[in-house]
Amino acid sequence: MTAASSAPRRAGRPPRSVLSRDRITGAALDLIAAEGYEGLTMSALARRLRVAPSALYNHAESKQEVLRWVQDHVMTMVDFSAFADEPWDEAVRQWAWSYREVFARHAPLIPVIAVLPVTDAAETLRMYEEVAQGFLRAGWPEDRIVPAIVALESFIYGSALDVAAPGDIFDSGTLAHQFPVFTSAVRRATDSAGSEGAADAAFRAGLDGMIAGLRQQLAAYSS
Amino acid sequence: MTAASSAPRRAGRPPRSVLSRDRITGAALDLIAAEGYEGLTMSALARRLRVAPSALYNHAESKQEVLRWVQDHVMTMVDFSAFADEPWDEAVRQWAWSYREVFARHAPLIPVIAVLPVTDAAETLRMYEEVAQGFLRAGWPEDRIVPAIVALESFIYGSALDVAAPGDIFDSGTLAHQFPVFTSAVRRATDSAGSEGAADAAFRAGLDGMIAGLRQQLAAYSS
DNA sequence: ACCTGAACACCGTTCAAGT
DNA sequence: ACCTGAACACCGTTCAAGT
Repeated sequence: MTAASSAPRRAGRPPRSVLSRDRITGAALDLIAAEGYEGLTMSALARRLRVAPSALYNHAESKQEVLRWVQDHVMTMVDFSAFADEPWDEAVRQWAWSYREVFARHAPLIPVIAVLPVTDAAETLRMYEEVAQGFLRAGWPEDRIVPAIVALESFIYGSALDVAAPGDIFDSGTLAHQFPVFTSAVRRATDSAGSEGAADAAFRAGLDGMIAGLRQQLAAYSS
Repeated sequence: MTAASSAPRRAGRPPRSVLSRDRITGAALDLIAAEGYEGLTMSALARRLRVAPSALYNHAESKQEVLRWVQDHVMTMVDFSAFADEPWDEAVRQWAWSYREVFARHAPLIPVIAVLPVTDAAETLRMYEEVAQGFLRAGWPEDRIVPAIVALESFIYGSALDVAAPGDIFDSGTLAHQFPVFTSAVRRATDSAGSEGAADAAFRAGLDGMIAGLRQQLAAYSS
């Protein structure tokens, strides 16, 4: 906002590069925090960085690449510290709740992650390394670790999308009388969810179920 | 393609309405089958229906609404017939595999579904009704049915996104030596997956785990 | 009520020109 | 190498005019 910084830059290579992967990623995260993902356009991103939109393409190949950078940073917000000192069940539980909470606030990244090779996503790899070590120490056979992690992640991503669902998503409206069993089950679930939201209740049920089921598989491998 | 149908229509209300929810939905599904979801634009949809793009807005409020119609139709492709005559475990397993297979081919619908109220989605409700009846017959307490279904669906949706992942998604590239445990686990998983793809192996592990875990919860409720 | 055709406000991306 | 500024090919959506 000083006179110097508000003076527009002329065309031509600046004396020192004004952009970088880190600056772009940081500005994107600020923008997302302020305006949400629908506000994350290349124009808005450029405006925040005080450059022309086309300048971004000297550093990123595409908007998709910017989203990959954002994804890798968001992964650092996931707390996987419990794998260092908690038993396997509890570590998975704490990690999964944190993971879901973070990506519920970054739901538009989920379809991006699914197709995203992890190559060069250093922070993401750092998390996987720690989690894989936790599984190994708990006695998991090496070849069963990745399928188990992927299964948990699939559940976490699906559940993160579910957090965004409106509270009345299962309101069957005028068709209610045609679907009596389901309609009644929805009402009972809503009533008994209490202060815990419906999405939280479903996540708890599914996560506890999956952890119990995976533990059972682990016991079978060990015998 | 006849002379009559290729003569362009003049402006003004046609003698009989040429569009409807069903015709638009059908054309959208044809278009998706032929060109994929990136080919599904309002322009391309209108072209296939031989109308101007703006004509679509006399029937649908937005592209989102067209996607909701498509979603409800796609749901009819999910096979939930096993709930009629198979035991609960087996019915859930067959339903889940079919559900994942269908939405793996319609992955772009998944973020749509998550936020989609089920009101007026008659086919979707029909499936939920049948599934809820199956849970009830298996002895599930009424208030636990919806959380269990939502948990399974979350896992299914996440897994459907995972099907689209490239085979080398976990290739850690030049960073491999920094993450030895994970890198080794990825190799072992790939080697032992065999003819079954990595996504299928993860889905099988997670689904079997979740079914076992949910069955355990059911047993606890009954006692 | 339900179509056409023109127009609008965006979007991501490309590229020549400049230093 | 890395910026600006103009341009391109799209996108979903609106709206007046027509029957």
